[in-house]
Amino acid sequence: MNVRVRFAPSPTGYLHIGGARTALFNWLFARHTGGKFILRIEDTDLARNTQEAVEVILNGLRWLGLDWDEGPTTGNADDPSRGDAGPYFQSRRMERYRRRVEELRDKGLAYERDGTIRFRMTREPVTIADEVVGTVRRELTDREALDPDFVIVRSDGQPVFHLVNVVDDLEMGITHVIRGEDHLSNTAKHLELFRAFGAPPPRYAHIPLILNPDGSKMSKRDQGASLSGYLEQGYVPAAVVNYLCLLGWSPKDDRQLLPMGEVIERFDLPQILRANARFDMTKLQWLNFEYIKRLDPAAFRAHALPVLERAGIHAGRYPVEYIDAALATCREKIKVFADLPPFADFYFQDEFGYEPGAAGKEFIPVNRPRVARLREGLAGLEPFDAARVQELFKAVAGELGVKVGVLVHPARLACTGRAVGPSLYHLIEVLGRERVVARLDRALAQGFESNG
RNA sequence: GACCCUAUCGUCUAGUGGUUAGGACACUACCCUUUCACGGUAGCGGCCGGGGUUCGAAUCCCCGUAGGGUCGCCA
Repeated sequence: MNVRVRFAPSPTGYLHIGGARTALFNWLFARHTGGKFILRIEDTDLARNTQEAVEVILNGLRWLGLDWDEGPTTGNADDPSRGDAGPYFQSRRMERYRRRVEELRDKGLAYERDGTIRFRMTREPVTIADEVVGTVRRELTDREALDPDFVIVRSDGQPVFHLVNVVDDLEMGITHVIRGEDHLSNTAKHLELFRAFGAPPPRYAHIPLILNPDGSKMSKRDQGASLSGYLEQGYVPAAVVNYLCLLGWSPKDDRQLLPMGEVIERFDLPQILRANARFDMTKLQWLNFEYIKRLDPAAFRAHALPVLERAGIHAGRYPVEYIDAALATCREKIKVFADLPPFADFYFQDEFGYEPGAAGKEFIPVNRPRVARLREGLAGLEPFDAARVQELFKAVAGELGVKVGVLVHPARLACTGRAVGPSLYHLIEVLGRERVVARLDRALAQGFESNG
């Protein structure tokens, strides 16, 4: 069988993390089976549908690395698309829906009522053979028992989700529908629609939902719900994908970091878990950290620069060698790139204030001669590297009869304006003698000054 | 209200009749240490409850309970 799966989002202006995982599982199944992954835009509700909203979806999928074999190439429905089962925008398929509704009416399976067209739904329980959940016998609810028929064309002439979804899956030759479990109950309707068209239905696979940490439904406003948030905070897309793989699926061994190639090789529908999973931002951050550690300098820089720029730090103006040396000292300090600015800002700007609390604690009279002594030592240090800087600090500490930490704290504050940051010795090497001495001088002149 | 799905540490999970119930994140303690981190070592912590079936249930069945989903002229 030539597998054809699809991801069919509605362009609401954002891509939900759960939607992203649905897309991922579809993509994995397509790649695993050598089938096709199709992207279809369900834009039947014209009111909230813009080209920009579609772009958000496309960009999200591209960012995750989920390439589609058929579907739109841009957010504009009029631009050429890829694949010959199109159009891939439902707003461009209205004539097909109209013909299908005609077909149902001719067969006596649809009729008009209250200005709408309704499908004559079965009164019997429907059995759903689900690849993930197993066999489900779905009976009518009390309301459905009163009136089982459902609207397929609104009074304004627009076709409704259940109809268009089925028509498209049918006409696009979709073989497996992998979607959120919130559609499981709807599947009875879809199965009956396929029967009405005299077509064999696709296989269904309903995957569990992603819930908030407290177990409630994750909706638009919830923390971590929007994929664009991860993009903005500088997550490594591979880490996000890896995390999503771990929600509702398992490689069965105890590994957490999964090479995509292996996931594709091992992924299959029956092994998908049936229970909903709660979203754990902390574990995602840990995974992201693992991926950050493995980034080569150029990739690390590529992630860092936009985040710094957004924070008002124009690091791009500096030589690449300097940027990389600076970023190297921050590497194991951050879990997400959004954490980077306070660790790296002082590398790229000379005018900075001192953390108030730390200044009051470190820029005290007794520390003044100590900093002055360090300043003299650093001014003459040769070669000016981290190892020699460390030796100097230890020597001065011994000479003054204090612990190294006593020198480190005020020196760090003077050089960076902050109480925490990268390794002091390494940051001093990267900054270079000239700027370090200048910063110590400034602290001596201004920092201690303001503290009496 | 009805219908459907689900149920192993706080979280993500391994486990498909016999295991000291394993791993990861988080948490705690200690070590390392120039801050914050990283890293290392150790530890805490779980089979929702009740009935069955069985020589033996986390594993199979039933009933509860809890959580989630659906029942729309949204998708």
